[in-house]
Amino acid sequence: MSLSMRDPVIPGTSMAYHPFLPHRAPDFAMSAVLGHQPPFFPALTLPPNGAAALSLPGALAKPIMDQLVGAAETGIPFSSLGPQAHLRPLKTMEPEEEVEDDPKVHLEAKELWDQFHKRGTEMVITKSGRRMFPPFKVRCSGLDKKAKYILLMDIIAADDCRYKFHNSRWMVAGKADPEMPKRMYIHPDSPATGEQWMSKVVTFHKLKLTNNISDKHGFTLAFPSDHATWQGNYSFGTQTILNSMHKYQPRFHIVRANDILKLPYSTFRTYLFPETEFIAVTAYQNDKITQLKIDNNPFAKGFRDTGNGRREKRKQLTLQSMRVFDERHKKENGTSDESSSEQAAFNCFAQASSPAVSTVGTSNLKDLCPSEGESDAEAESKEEHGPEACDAGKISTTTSEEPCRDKGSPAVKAHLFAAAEPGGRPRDSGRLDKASPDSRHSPATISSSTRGLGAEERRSPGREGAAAAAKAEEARALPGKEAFAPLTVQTDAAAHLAQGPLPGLGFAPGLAGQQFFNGHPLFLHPGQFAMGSAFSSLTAGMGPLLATVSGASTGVSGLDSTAMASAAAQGLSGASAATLPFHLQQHVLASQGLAMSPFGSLFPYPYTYMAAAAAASSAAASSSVHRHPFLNLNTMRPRLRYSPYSIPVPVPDGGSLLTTALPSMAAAAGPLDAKAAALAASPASVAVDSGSELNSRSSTLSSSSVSLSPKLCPEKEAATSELQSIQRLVSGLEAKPDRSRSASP
DNA sequence: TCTCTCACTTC
DNA sequence: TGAAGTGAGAG
Repeated sequence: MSLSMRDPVIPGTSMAYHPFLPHRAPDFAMSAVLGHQPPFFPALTLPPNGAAALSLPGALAKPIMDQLVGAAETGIPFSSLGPQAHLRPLKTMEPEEEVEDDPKVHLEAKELWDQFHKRGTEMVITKSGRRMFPPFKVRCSGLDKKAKYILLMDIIAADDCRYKFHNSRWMVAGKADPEMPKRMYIHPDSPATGEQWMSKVVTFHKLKLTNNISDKHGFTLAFPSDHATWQGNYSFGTQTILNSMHKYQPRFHIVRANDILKLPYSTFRTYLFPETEFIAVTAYQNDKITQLKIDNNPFAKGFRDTGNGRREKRKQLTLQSMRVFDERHKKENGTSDESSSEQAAFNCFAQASSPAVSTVGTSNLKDLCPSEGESDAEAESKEEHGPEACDAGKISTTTSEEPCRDKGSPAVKAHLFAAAEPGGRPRDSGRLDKASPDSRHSPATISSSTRGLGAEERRSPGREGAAAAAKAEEARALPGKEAFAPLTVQTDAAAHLAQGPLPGLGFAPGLAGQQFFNGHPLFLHPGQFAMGSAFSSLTAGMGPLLATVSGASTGVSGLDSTAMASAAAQGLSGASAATLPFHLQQHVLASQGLAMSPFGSLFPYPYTYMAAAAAASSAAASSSVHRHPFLNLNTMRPRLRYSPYSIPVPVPDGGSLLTTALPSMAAAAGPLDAKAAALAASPASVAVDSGSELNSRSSTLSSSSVSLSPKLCPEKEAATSELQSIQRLVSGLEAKPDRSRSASP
């Protein structure tokens, strides 16, 4: 574990940073002639892995380095090394700091997200993990081309509420269940240069959402308890653990660092895209979302009406045959009026069940059936932001930031600004202004600005984390149809490390000593597990997980940095660390595409503690485990077969349907749906789909009648009544092919 | 509500 | 060709 072996040092040049030291150097000169350490540097020792930044005269480099390496391996204090070596301010050794960057992040597939958000967010989570859809993709710009960056994503609770889907609306159903262990996902390409990041769309499609707390693919990295972005332990993993029926907000982070291990002490730039907020569900509640995803997710193509292999197509074909037969039968019996009525009904429903063009996914139903499509959309909008919504739960785009959730965290320096959003508005300008006075007049711990496309830059006064969290949530009231711009929060972890009149030094020795104790870089803030608010807040969410860490860290708990340093000097360190099961898990890192640092500071969740966590958490959330068999909400939640967002297709017998909607649809649908729009406009597609349209009608009729009628316009109700009669007629015939699904070819 | 299986899809 | 992702639907 020697310095020279870890980080190649070129004699006469600077050696770069170390993750245990603040990313940014303290202002004062850290230089100290070895052997003549200043008073404030009483017990600094060279950590085994070379935490100090060193600059060595070329001629002396070799012997000095030998000494240093020896010291590092033996724990000899600097004072014994002689006067030749100098510690230099880290600042001068941080080439990364020399080039300013100004990252901007653009959310890709924004149109899809907008639709997603507008219709009520819903994201499926499964035990084995389900990918996010829409996929979280961003495009970065403004990065330093040569600097290396780590791009991360995590998902935080958006509020403290539990939700339920009632009357086609998401409603607050109580207080949130205990939070799941925090987990973050590092983009597998990290670290990479800014040039590399900017050359492509950064996608996080491999991130999976799960409700399985027993998932053991998490590996912890401890952050300082006062870290601006992440506090306490965060685990890495490809799966994020979420609570079902809770609202979440994905976050995107850009960290300028070339090593994962430097994350805890690196500067974070955090970006929020409010339209990516969602409610985690184990089964789809909102058919709008279901249809939106079916229409846009390639893997769900089989469920599209246009899909070649749609499972129910056979059933629909059967239904179509039955319907044709029925029509003929009626005509033969002189019921042409009914047919006409039925046709009207079909015209009404056709827009909702149109096949091919449904991929556009734009709500067109509301255009013709405002009582259905629009009312729901508005209702959901009202629901989310209206009186029924949990006040505390209204996340502010500004307070979705970590400081909000980590109440009581020290003031942090953060920059809040809305990044460039082409075509977007500085959506936060108003909301930030609506923030409470507390959030506006607190010390300038957070500054915010809006950077539109050359837009005015606005700054709002900073605020303290806790107060800002509660207050700014009130500013979260987002008009559902408003254009979104990302919120970014830049946090400088080093700011937290700087303490007292000699910022940085008071902390660095502790870190160094800590490393010395353990012989492993733990990334544990000396005070992180002190029995205080930090600890309790930490354990509140993931106590069992931290049990191991905190227990192992007992030796450092309650020690300030001075004590730590003293302890280091006295060689008291190893005792506590020896109990820690710190083993590098390279295979897991490899699974994430992470380069294993030679320091190896990642350690896994001990499986036993994961199990304990699962038990604890499941106990806390056990209300959802055992359900009365009669409380099957499926009976109360009819599954609608129609698609309120499909683009209607002109059909042979009703060709006037909504063809005019297509241009706007295509425009609204954006690039993702352009193809679908084109398909919709294609005569061929019409010809092909008209048949399935009829099928869709039948399908619609077979299942949607329960909830459709209340929202339909009068003439549609009449048609619905007619359709229902047809449905009843067909349903009996439908049962047979349905049951024989497995037997069907 | 949750979990599992199924048929279907993409890659 | 098969692994993996997908919603439907049953339990």
